[in-house]
Amino acid sequence: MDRLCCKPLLASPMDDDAATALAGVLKALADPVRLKLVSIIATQGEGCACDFPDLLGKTQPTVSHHLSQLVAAGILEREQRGKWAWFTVSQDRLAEVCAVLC
Amino acid sequence: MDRLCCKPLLASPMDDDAATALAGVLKALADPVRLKLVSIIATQGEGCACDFPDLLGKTQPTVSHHLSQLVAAGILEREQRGKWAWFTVSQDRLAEVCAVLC
DNA sequence: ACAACGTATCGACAGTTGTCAATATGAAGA
DNA sequence: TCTTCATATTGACAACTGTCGATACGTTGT
Repeated sequence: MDRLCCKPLLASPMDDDAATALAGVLKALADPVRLKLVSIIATQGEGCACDFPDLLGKTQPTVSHHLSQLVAAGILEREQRGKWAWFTVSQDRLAEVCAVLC
Repeated sequence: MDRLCCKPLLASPMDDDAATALAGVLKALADPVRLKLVSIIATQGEGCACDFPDLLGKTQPTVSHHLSQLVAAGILEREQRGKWAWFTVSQDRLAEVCAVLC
């Protein structure tokens, strides 16, 4: 997972690559279901995929799809424990986003 | 423009309304063209709509559409000066996003 | 009033996204 | 090995999005 460009938005015009990279991470965050996932996992410290369909009122495939997007964007990290998949939030990734935005 | 919920993502699970509101602002930011717009305007302190089509390589209607989305999300503020439209970045709005994310 | 010009809106279209039912994959236990 | 169960993938569909050409709106100056 590539690190985001570190120049703040407010300091210099972004080039295409930096803008596309940041937009990708923001797009992964820009969905209510995914934001709720991140906040649930962050609050608990970690979270099991098995709990999310009930917590979110979404089907298992839908939740799986959202989890994949968050992992691909570097916002969540996945760990397999037996048959269960557990997730943690990459606070570094969120901090990177904040560093660029502010 | 409503203020975003102030509870950090990482402290407690977001409810539907807070997640939808934050997702709306993030969606407005989650596009390379709009990120470039914000960074150009922020860097210069302000920006005239007349310059953006050339700077971005997009048509005037496309730029106008993106500017509207950013204004609707509270990220840009618009001021009419004669026939020209000038925009500034609401750093407060960006700070609100950071406050929720980190 | 009229012409010129910057900006917004409309209509259309291709591409993307969120969602689910159905099915496949993979890991643990009998 | 076979069964069970958690998760991922596939296929499909409606809704949304980014883009542009054409056109309408609004302001300035003649």
